[in-house]
Amino acid sequence: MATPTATSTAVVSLNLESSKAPASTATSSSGTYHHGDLRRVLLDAAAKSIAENGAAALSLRALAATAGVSHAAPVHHFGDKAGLFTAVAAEGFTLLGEELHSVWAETGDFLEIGVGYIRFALEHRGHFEVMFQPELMNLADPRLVEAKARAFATLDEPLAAAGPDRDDDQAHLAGLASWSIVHGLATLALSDNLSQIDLADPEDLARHVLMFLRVV
Amino acid sequence: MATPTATSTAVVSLNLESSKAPASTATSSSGTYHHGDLRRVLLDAAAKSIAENGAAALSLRALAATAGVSHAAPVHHFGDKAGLFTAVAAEGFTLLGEELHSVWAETGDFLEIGVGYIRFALEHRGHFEVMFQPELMNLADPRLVEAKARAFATLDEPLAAAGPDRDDDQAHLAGLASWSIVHGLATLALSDNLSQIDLADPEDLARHVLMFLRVV
DNA sequence: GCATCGATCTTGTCAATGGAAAGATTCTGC
DNA sequence: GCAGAATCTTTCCATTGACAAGATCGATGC
Repeated sequence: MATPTATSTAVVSLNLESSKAPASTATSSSGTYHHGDLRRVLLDAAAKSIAENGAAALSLRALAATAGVSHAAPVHHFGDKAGLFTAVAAEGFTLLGEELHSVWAETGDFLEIGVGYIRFALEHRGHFEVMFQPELMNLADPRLVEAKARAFATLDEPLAAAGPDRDDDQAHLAGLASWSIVHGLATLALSDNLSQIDLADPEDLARHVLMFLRVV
Repeated sequence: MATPTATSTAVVSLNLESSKAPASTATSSSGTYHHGDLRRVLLDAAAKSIAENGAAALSLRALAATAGVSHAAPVHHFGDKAGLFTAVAAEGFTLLGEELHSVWAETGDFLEIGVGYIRFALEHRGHFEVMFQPELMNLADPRLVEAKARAFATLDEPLAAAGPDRDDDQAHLAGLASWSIVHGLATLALSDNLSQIDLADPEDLARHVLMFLRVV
């Protein structure tokens, strides 16, 4: 569990939905106990719910109901609500790190990493929303800390490549400025503050905005 | 109520705290009904609570208790929890607009407006946190819409002054880039992501970061 | 003075929620 | 097969947001 292949999406579908064809070829060998991969199902359902209704509206009991388990089942996997948010955030940082890493490997373009950051926020809205609300989670959780650290480490090489002749302080500030502008644009987009702007192609908008950075 | 002097801070202190000196010179002519300015007291207490524990942890009942009123009292002023958040957000946009307006009047420096934005976020953390979480509030509330519009209108003149020879599209993008970088830096600071950086003087850090914008 | 009306606040109640405790069921290693 | 661990259920409790109905206060008009 310390090194899960976090990219695996939910293969196991819900146990319910057999209500229409009860005694069919349903391979569900068991009706109740041992869901299969409840943790993954709950994580996916949580991310989806948060993306649609916000983190504040998330109900553990409703989540359990959609997964077809009792309301106390999630507790076993995540401890409490903060534990669930922590797991969502940790998965989010892992996914973000992988996304940015592959963008750098494919393009070698520092600006495209910023575009990838914004694309991630829009495509994984549920994860992103939780990742930056520290009050919701347990910041000391080692899995979260490690996922976060690895995601940030991904940016070391691109940052150095973008400004080879900068001293440490300037490199630090350049990185912070880059992070700020992409994070701000993503946050504003997710908080309904860009509704007046054409969001038909968010990535193109991101490229135009990033042109105002002196870093790239 | 449509045009309140939103800068007035709570003068009326809590009704409780007379527990230590019961029959003293307490000028509270009434023990119970008609608190004085309950709406203002609740707004201040809400902003303080949100700043300390986050919006998700806010409890209407606990809020009422700190104000020394019954658990149903806040309902009369705000309708429901979303109504309270909406009022906090509206007040936040008003305060932010006033802050940025006075900065522009005093300095005439576009960069200092960005610094003021970040200062506001740090000093009014409770307000700021709610202002950009649309799921928490009633976005259609007319008082919120107006406060938001007025705050944004404050930036028209500074933006035009910063880039007099830009066409509409470029001016729009420049404004969005500026907003993004200051909003991102503020959000990152509030989400415990700048802990490794010296935050002794956040405004100075903001100025250094903003130097990476081509706009100013 | 004083009755009335609206604004403000209280009390009582309910369903939903998060969490804890204790037990039932299934899987795994030996 | 068997013992122990992992997983999930049932039961229970305190807290919360919201609603309804009533009590109290303040201002207004007469």
